[in-house]
Amino acid sequence: MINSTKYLVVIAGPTAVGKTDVAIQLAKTFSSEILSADSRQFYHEMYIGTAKPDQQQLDEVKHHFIGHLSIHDYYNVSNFENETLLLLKNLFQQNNIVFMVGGSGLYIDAVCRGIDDFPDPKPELRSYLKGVYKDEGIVKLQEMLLQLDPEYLATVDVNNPNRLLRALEVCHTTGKKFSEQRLNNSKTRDFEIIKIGLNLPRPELFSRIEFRVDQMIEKGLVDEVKNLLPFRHLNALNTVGYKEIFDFLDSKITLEQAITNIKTNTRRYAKRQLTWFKRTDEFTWFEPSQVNEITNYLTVNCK
RNA sequence: GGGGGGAUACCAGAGCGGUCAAAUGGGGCAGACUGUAAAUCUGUUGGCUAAGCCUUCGGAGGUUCGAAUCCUCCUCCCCCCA
Repeated sequence: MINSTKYLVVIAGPTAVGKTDVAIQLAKTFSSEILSADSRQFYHEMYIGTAKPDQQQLDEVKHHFIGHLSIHDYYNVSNFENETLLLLKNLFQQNNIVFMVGGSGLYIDAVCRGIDDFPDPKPELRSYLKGVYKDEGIVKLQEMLLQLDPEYLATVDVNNPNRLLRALEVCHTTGKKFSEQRLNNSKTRDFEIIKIGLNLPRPELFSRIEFRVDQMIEKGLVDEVKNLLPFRHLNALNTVGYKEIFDFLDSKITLEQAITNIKTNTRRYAKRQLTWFKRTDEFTWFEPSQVNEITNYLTVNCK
């Protein structure tokens, strides 16, 4: 056992497809634990709107990275990569197979192939750059980047403020061009990675999404969001299910409209997730009902 | 009963004689994405045997070289006065 190969089994897929249930069943079958790769389930203040596993589910299988952060914390993919690798090191002492479940593609990739190291930018720099963007617009950011890193500007999506902001941030904090430091090399890991994709026919997925949104409302999403109102400016709350309720609480729209908007935005999110995961052919796809098939697949592939 | 306004692509809504397969927004579909990523951004959206052709702007006629745009009638919707 000590020297046998270790496997990280990634279970990814669009939101509401049924990842949680599948993961729990698999983790029980293989007597293992689950670590979440869901960038919103990290925050303990957000519960209903992020469709976290409930207490009963958490009792069935040990979960990691569920509610381990506060919405006030600074956190990013790199932190996640490091924490996950550390945790995996421990988990692999006991288990040959560990499950990573989630829908945040970038976070999953960071664990599977790594992400370049950059120093964290100073908070003042970040807010300064955001101010520039707010006051002078995207063109100003493009001009600034043209000075600091024309090579990157030539390849980025120049209309995407987040990309430009990040590049400027890195240029400033490191004093070097972002494009020169962005190696984008795959790191080697000392464990094998098996990627399982979960999906359903579009109409089925969409009706699951709608059902789940209705359930969230019944469980008290509005109250949850109401309590978070003072912190609405925080990044963690720039999230489907929360921002629409903020609009309702602002009386900009009716509750009914807010619910409709959440459903629409969740569908779009699911589509973006699928676009991300289907980008590579590394995933083996199953429907969430095929737990037995997945179990067999893993049994065959994890020697 | 009288007066007025309106019907435009999946939805909303511009256009009011040629440059209109028809602005814009929403939605849909597709895509990008190495840093708070459930975020952010992009393309596309009548049909086809696709640099061309065909069928669209409530319906039926008409005027005109040419109509979503003008005229007539019809159908339906909204508002105001009685």
